[in-house]
Amino acid sequence: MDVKARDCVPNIEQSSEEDHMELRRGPWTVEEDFKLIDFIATHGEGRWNSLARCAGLKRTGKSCRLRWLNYLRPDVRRGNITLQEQLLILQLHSRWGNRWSKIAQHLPGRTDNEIKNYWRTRVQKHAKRLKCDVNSKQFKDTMRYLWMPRLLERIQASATASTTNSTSVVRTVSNDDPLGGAAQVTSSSYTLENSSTTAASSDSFGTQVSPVSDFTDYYSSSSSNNNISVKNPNPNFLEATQELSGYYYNHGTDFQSLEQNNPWLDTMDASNNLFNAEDFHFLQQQFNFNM
DNA sequence: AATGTGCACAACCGCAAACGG
DNA sequence: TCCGTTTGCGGTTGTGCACAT
Repeated sequence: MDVKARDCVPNIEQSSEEDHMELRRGPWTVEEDFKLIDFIATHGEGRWNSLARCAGLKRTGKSCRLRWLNYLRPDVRRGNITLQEQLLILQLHSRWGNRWSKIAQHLPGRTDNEIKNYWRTRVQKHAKRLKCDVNSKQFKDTMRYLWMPRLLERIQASATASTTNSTSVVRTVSNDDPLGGAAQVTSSSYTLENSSTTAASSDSFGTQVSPVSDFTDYYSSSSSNNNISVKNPNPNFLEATQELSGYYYNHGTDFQSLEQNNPWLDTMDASNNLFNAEDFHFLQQQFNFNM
């Protein structure tokens, strides 16, 4: 903690006086943001309760801390969660569950709040629509065996696209959605379940459509072979992906039985079943990922 | 144009752990 | 060791926007 912030502890009179002060709640104003930024710039962060008082903010320390960490902090990144990050979130969540802060530590610039929101709004939404529990084995398996490979595939595809046509290719991939491609799988599922023929196209599983360039910064495909090659990769992503590949390798039979026994897939027309031999081939390719 | 609905995200709340006198 | 305060975390709620009806 910054020494100056520590020194800025109000006396008792001030404290009791301000206990009666009306505290502001709700959205922060620009003025409040500036006050907080200015104060932290000169005094540093920490001791949030006294910081709030000293900065003249009619906010709780908690509120100030949250505002700083989730929004004002200079290194915070918001919006446009990349495919790479999406895959990492799915992977880390399958490992740690709702340990948002722990997951966030592996995504530089991302806050636990944002990841939590992402999970609730995107991933849980799919579970809800599939009428299953996000914590169920079925859902977890589907994430692991269907969506995550799909993400990998899309990352690979985008990497290829970025190099084969680096100047003009602009794919309208729903970059915010974990399952833009995989969404075809899930939407196919409930399209049939709900007897709706339009769900796949009319349902906006990711509301924002981002150009592929949002994540191509992270990748460049290898020219020498078909393996994915990553330039300046996020080491966490690399580790997660390799672990994923290893998982498939070690669970080959489970993988096949899942495909045979998954009731969601049973409801799908074979032509719509994107989880097919092609995917299996794709996963086999992943075994050689960056090895 | 008005209203309803769903979504994404910011912010709050309660609790527990960590800290410090 | 105790106890008050601070910090951190995960769950939940509130709000504004976009789109559909």
